[in-house]
Amino acid sequence: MVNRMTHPSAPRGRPRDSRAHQAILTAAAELVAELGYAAASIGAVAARAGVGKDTVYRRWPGKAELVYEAVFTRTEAAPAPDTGSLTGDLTALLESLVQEFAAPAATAALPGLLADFAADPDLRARIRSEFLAPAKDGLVAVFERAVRRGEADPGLPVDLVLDTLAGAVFFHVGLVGERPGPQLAAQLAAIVGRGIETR
Amino acid sequence: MVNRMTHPSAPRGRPRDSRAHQAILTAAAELVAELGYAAASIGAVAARAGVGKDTVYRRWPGKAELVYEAVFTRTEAAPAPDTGSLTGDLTALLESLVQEFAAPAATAALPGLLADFAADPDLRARIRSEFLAPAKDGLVAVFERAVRRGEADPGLPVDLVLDTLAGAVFFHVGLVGERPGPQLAAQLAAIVGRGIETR
Amino acid sequence: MVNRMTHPSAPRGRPRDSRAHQAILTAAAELVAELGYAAASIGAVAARAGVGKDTVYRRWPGKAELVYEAVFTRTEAAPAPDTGSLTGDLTALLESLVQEFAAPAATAALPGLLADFAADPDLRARIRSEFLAPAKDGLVAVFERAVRRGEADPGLPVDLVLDTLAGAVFFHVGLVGERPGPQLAAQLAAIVGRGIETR
Amino acid sequence: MVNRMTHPSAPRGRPRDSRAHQAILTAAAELVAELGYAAASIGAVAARAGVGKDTVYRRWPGKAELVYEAVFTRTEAAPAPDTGSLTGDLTALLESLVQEFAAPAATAALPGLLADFAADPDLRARIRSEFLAPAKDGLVAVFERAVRRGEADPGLPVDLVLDTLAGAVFFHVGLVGERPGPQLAAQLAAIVGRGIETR
DNA sequence: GGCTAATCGAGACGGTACGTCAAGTCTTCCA
DNA sequence: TGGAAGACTTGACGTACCGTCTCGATTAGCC
Repeated sequence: MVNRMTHPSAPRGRPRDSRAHQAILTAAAELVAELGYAAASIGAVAARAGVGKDTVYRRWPGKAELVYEAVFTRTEAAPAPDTGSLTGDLTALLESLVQEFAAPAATAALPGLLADFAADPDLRARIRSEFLAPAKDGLVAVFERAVRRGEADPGLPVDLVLDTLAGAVFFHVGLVGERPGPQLAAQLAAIVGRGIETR
Repeated sequence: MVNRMTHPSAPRGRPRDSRAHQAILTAAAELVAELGYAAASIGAVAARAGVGKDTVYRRWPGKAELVYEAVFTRTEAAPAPDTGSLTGDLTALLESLVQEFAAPAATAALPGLLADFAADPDLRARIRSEFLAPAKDGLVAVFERAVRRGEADPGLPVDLVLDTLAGAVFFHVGLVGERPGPQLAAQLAAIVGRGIETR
Repeated sequence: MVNRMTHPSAPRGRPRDSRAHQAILTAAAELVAELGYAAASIGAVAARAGVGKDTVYRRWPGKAELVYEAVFTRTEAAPAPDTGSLTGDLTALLESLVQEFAAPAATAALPGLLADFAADPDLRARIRSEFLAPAKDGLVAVFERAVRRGEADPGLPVDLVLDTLAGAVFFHVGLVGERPGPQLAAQLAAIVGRGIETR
Repeated sequence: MVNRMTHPSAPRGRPRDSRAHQAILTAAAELVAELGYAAASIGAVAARAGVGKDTVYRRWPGKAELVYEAVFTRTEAAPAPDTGSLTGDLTALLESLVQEFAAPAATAALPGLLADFAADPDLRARIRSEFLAPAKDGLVAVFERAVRRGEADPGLPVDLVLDTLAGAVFFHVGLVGERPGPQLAAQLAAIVGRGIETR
């Protein structure tokens, strides 16, 4: 009975081939890294994956969703380490953000990907709720610890700070193409950390 | 002789029609605002402007340059007002930045435009040197005044702060589609201003 | 023992469902009548019959064979009545031919069906041996009676006359879409009958 | 002034390239002859002609119209010779019909072409008015001469006779694939000629 | 006033990608 | 083993833009 509730429709017919799924994601990440987002066509992804176009369209509605999954959902969310200070926590958080955005496939994909997300109302709503969700969770945890330590006031505009961090990294790394130095995260964390701490 | 040197080739043949130039820019801004950047094709711009496609391609190499000029170079650079304090100056600077990015045509154009700029090496180099140049001039002036006042140290990473401000506004307004409240510029200025001021 | 010889492999496993067989034929005839031959896909036939595609392909090699069986092998061959004269016999034979070709499903199916038969070498060979076989049997009987009566000479080119009759009806009814008047069979029989009779 | 009347709309824009036109027709005829009607795709025709697909679709709405023009409108209509007798005239007319239908490209194209014409209401109407028009003109001329000679009665069902002749040749040559012997036209002319002549 | 030359609107050109559809095969679970 | 369901590869469909080109017709500066 419980199974019936949780699996209301038994999966009928031939199940989807998980090797095809994986091959498509790999091919998409490769092609985006090689050719850039705009030049990586769905047809080319399918061809490299050894798969028909329908097999791609059956799983993803368009290039944006496919590339998003291929490039950005493979790394696990960092556990938001507790370094003992607001600036230290922000540095750690920014370091993982920089690392994620600076990966070759990510740099190649980000601008076009964000443009496609912004152009579609459905996708646009998912930027905050999906794309930035892991970072937001981390940021909220960092804030809570800072408030407990007395370093920060409650009521901080979390979304605004998140957009600032993400926007800064995107512009600096993803858009202008600056290779991120090892001190980038610390610099940003210093500015924003001091900007939001109490006093 | 001097004229000959500076204008080595006298303009022969029929001169370009400035009304066509203007009609194209207007049509481009309208179409981007109505359909979005991706759906606004050069053919459609030419048709609405009552102009042949070649007349567009003769003046701009592609959609990115055309839309950039149509949407972003019509407002004059603000004169960077001196409000007497770093935070006040930053607020003023951010207010004009927010105003520029929040215009309907700009919101519609920005993500796709930045994606096209980022995808092309030549255009990518122009993001800082052209797109962000006016804002950078303003920011440099603000910094110099703050240093003179003793509010800030020389040697601030201007480019990084600039990317932070622009990135924050782009993510918050241009990408996520948040309607900017009247306090947005002040909030951001407070965070970044306090983050970079001396001590 | 004899049964075992004639059926050397006893049918093992689940026997084929004859209701599925019938449902497929009915669905095929309906869809061809509704949408035309080209637009009636095997997938749609299977879906309407409540059947998997494999169940169709297990019984028929392709759309042509399926539709042929669905549309043309349901009416029993007429017994070739003896009216006492060559023209009368031809009229009767043509009337059943016209009736068969003028049925809605037949009109819809014929051109595409013949095209598919003609395109495939195996099927092309079956046009005479199957498609036209009943009519040919009838025509041969009619000729034999006419020869016995002295109305016709032996050695008539049966195949050519058959192609003429079938081609005339196909062009007039199946292709041009002319609704066949009640005198059509008689008119054709008069022309061809007088054309082949002795003297 | 008169020119203005006869050419009310001056041809603007780049004129169509007649070499492309010709290359497409040649490629279409070749591919149909090589692969058959169904397997000759418009994309393949365009590729062989060294032309974009749009250049094909700009001139013809679909494969049927293109192939019809490529295969059947290249031979000039025969002048309907006056042999002095109804049967002789019919033989001449049928000889050119057989010759036209028996050409390799025509045999390959005919069944599929007629199916596509029959499937589309607009095209179906054009079978008589275009496809059969030259033959009909010839047949009418033959009939008029026969009536003047007293060999035939006025009021003959021209369309029915035409469908009979065309249908016979199509079935015998185009569909069944019979190689037409030299006596085919004479045999058919004998049957139909005697069938319709007075007395 | 003719000559030269670039620009104008229009639209055809060769390409490339799109997203959909059908064909015929294969793979799962269920009877 | 049969059957229903549906995923699979392949390949054609017809459309839309891309950026370039080719027309005839303007519209200037130059001799």
